[in-house]
Amino acid sequence: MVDTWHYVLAKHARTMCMLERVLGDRHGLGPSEFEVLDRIVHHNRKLRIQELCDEVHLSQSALSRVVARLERAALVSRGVCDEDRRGVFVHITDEGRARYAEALPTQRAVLAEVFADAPVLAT
Amino acid sequence: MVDTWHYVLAKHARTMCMLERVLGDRHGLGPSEFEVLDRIVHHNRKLRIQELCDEVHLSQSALSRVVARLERAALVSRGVCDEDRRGVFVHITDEGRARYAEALPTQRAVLAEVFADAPVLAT
DNA sequence: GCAACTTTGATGCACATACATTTAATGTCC
DNA sequence: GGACATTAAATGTATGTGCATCAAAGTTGC
Repeated sequence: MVDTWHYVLAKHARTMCMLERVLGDRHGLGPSEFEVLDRIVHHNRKLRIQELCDEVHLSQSALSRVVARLERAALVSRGVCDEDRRGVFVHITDEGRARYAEALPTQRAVLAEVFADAPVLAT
Repeated sequence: MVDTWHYVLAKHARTMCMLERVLGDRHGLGPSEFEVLDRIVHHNRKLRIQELCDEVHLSQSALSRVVARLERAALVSRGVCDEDRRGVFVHITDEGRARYAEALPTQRAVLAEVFADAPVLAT
C-alpha cells in the first residue's frame, strides 16, 4: 500500500517531468494541454467545459485557463451552447487535431520508456 | 501502458488532493513537508539537503523552501556541515518528530482508502 | 411574474513549484 | 599560490494550480 503509493509518486514525477520537457520543446504543449486535446479527440465531438472537467485531473478554474491557452494558440475554439447559454462548447480545430496527432507518438514514446518495466495493472 | 499511466494519474491526483486537505487541516502540513519529515525519520539521522534531494520528488529549489518552511515551524533545524562548509545539515526536532508521529496515521488512512482496491505491484 | 436558489464558467488571489542565477566554499590545474 | 571551474544551497522570477468569488443564465416555489 505504501509501496504502491511510492510507485505512483515516482512514476508520476518522472513521467510528468519528461512529458513537460519533451511535449513543450517539440510541440509547444504542456501535459494539461495535451490531456485536454486527448479527451476531445477521443470523444470526437465538441464537449462542454463541464464534461471535460470530469475527465481531466484539473480543477474547474485550471481547466478554464488551459482551454483559454489552447484557444489563444488556435488549437480549439469556444462557442456558446444554445440549449444552455451558461455553457461553453469546446471544438477542436484542424490545427489542434494536427498538433495532437503530431504529439501523440512523442507521448507514447515517453510512456514506453517510463513504463517499460511496468507490471500489469488491474483497476 | 497507457492504462498504467491513466491509473497513475488518477491515483496521484486523488491521493494528493486528499493528503493536502487532510494533512493541512489536521496537522498543518503539506504533502511535501510530510514527505521530507518522513525521509528524515526513516534515516533516523541528520541529512544533507543534497541527500534529501535524491529521495524527494522535488527540485532543489523547492526542497530548499520546504526545509525553510519546516524550520520556521520549528519542526527541523538547519546546521552547517563542518566537513564541507557549503553543505547544510537538516536535523529533525522533537516537535518535528511528534508532529510526524501524529500525522502518520492520518496519511496511512488516506492511502488505505485510496488504495483499498489496489493491485499488488512489482517494482 | 418575481424572488430566492442553483449552476456554469471566468477571474482575483495566494501559493508551491521549476528554471535560471547568485553566493559561497571546494577542487584542480599550472 | 592564484586563476578558473565545480558544487551546494539560497533566491529572483515566471508560471500553473486550487480556493473563493463573481456574473450570467437557468430553475423552483409562491
